[in-house]
Amino acid sequence: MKKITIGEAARQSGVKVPTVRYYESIGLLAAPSRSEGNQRSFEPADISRLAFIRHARELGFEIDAIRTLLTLQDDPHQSCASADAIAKARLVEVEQRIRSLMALKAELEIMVEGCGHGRVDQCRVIEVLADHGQCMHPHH
Amino acid sequence: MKKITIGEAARQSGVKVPTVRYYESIGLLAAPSRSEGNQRSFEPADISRLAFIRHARELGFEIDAIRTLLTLQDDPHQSCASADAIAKARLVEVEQRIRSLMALKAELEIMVEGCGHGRVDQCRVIEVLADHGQCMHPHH
DNA sequence: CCTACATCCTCTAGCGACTAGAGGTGCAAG
DNA sequence: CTTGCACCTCTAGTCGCTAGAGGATGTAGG
Repeated sequence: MKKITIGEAARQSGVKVPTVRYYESIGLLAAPSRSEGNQRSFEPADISRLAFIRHARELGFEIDAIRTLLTLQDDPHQSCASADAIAKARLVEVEQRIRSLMALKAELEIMVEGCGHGRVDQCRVIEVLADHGQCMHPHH
Repeated sequence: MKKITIGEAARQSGVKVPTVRYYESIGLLAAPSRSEGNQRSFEPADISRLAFIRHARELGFEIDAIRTLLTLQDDPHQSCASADAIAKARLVEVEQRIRSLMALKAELEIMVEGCGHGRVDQCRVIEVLADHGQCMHPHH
């Protein structure tokens, strides 16, 4: 059993060193054993767990949701209904966010296209910001 | 000249009362004059400014970008090149974010569709999270 | 004029999810 | 043995607000 340092764990999982310590501090990752000199010594399982967390974070899951997903992973005999519900909720969020960003994109495009590159008093960017009534889409 | 209270300013601009005070504290809004009893008394121009800020925030501009946009608005004889650049940068960001969210949506859909609603050890949600190699899209 | 009540004031602390930095210790190579 | 990197703990900062305490002011009704 070779010891995995925090740096090594970070490299292999793609989670930064301070973030690994942070995850430990909030109880997302069990505190690993320590070397003689008080340095953390991780197991391969910890690296998988970190990679799991990282992937879930990249998908935009909140720490609390990840906490739930991890307890599910820890006990594979449970029903996966909660995992399913969490993922579905996230999907709805993402779809909502995409729709809102599309509307936003449209508005930004109007602003940018309308800019005559002259002085501010003819600039559509400033004008549209100042007067919401000029928006095409009632997205907000 | 009737006095506009902070509550009235908030109502008219759509910015919440504590947020108005916050904007004043960070210098985004000039400190208004005060009544005898030390209460803020806003001008109509302040309300336009607040509405401008609100709209820009809704479009996802950061406070620092808004600060720049506001100085441009304050001096309409400047070139609008910076406003244009800020809006364009924001547009690029938004487009990038949309692309990444679309990839993410696809991945979440695979997870959710693959869930057989059985036990966790057969659940695609947990499985995909644990193994990034199963992602279809190399978006992250 | 008095009372009730909404609204205002300042100040501090908290949110999420880290990130940065200070000040110190451990460890492997040259 | 010394250099230099990686590690340790701890605190404080980031962003853009938001919540709450504890008190002052303004207004409408009786």
